[in-house]
Amino acid sequence: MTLNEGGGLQLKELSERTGVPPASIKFYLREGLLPAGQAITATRARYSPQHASRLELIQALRRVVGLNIAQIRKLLKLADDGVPRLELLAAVQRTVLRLDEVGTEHGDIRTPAGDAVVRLRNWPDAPSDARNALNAHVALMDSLNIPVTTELLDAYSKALDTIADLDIAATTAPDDVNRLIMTAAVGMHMHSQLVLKLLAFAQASHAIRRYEDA
Amino acid sequence: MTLNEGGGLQLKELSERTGVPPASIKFYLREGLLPAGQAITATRARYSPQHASRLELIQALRRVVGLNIAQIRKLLKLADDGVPRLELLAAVQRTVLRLDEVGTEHGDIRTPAGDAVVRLRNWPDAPSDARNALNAHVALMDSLNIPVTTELLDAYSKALDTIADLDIAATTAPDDVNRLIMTAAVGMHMHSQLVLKLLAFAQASHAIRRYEDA
DNA sequence: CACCATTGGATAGTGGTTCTATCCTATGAC
DNA sequence: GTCATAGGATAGAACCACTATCCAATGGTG
Repeated sequence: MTLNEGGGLQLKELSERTGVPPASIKFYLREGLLPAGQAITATRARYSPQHASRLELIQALRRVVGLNIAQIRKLLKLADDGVPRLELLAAVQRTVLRLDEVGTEHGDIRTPAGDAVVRLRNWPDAPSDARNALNAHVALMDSLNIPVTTELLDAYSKALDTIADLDIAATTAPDDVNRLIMTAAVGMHMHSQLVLKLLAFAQASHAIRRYEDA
Repeated sequence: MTLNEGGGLQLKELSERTGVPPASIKFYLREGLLPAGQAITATRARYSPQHASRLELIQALRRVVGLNIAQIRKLLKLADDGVPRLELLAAVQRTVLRLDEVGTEHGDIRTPAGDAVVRLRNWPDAPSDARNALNAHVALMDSLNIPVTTELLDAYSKALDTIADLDIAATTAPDDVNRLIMTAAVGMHMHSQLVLKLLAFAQASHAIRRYEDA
């Protein structure tokens, strides 16, 4: 077999190993999610193990995290452009936690909740996507007549401060970019869902208590 | 105008007041989200203010909370069947917080995280959707090799305990069923999103600190 | 009494998303 | 020489939430 010189995979083999149908691989190729294989001849192409791990990343981002094609493309482009890790992780956070899906088009944000939280928690006073998202979200809640008091922000942020500390401490960063994104994205998604489920559980438990007492 | 005897609205008027196109109203009628109007004659129908508030509820559930038609239909059916409020609110929580969207089909759940949390927080030891969802989610994280230690659960649940207490205390329940669901669903959604945004902000802040210190 | 608007019901079409399938030609492998 | 495969193009499927069109019946209006 001259084909597999150098350990390269053909499209069909790539498909078999990852369980992704050839037609889907071609689709990802077309959409620019998966870089073209090395055209070894005009009708043969060779895919590297990086292609396999990229494909697994795409699958995880689609099936587990639930991102759409456009979001995945943006993230992968950043990775391929070799942006600094911190920037890459910020983009992963923004995408995975849907930080840019708020109606930020409300013009100026009149609810500087971020400022309040920064003071309350003594966090560094730096701009961030998360801070903007928070401001926009609080503004949205205001417009829906759902009050967000400073006391609420204090209690929430105090609680989440301890969680975030744990999260960041537990973070390990793999060297391979595909794995880095995979770990970060899946981890963030899973942890945020865990928080939501625990919150639901907590609320349900408190509701039961109130109901029993009454 | 004999039509508006009794203050009823015609479909077109209903449309004009709520801003929902007539074709969409017909669609909701077909899908069983909106009960049929009172057929005052064979070709005239009259819609009550309840129809308007129901329509507004549907809009909020779709546009703000992001539920799909099937989910909305289930919720409204419960309301129309007159199930007890606590049960209704549990269903709202399950739907809004996507408690049933985990792969609970994994057979038996081998990670009784709920038990641990119940002990740690001294919560009532009662079954709930939230508890099941938590168990399923922790099992999923286990299967993805994302460790969920008791220490993590302790810190998370402790933090969320205080938040849930605030949330439940702040809850007011309107009498009108449509408004009840609207308030509960929008409130839960907004608060959960607030938690997520604050968590993201907290993580970003901690990351900055670490980065600066290093 | 003629006509216009409106109703419920049926049916079909739209636009977006993510694939999945088919067809094609070129060409390397055996 | 025959077969499998590559890339490219194109089309179709399935799902979702509408949106539009057509229809016959009929009430209200002038």
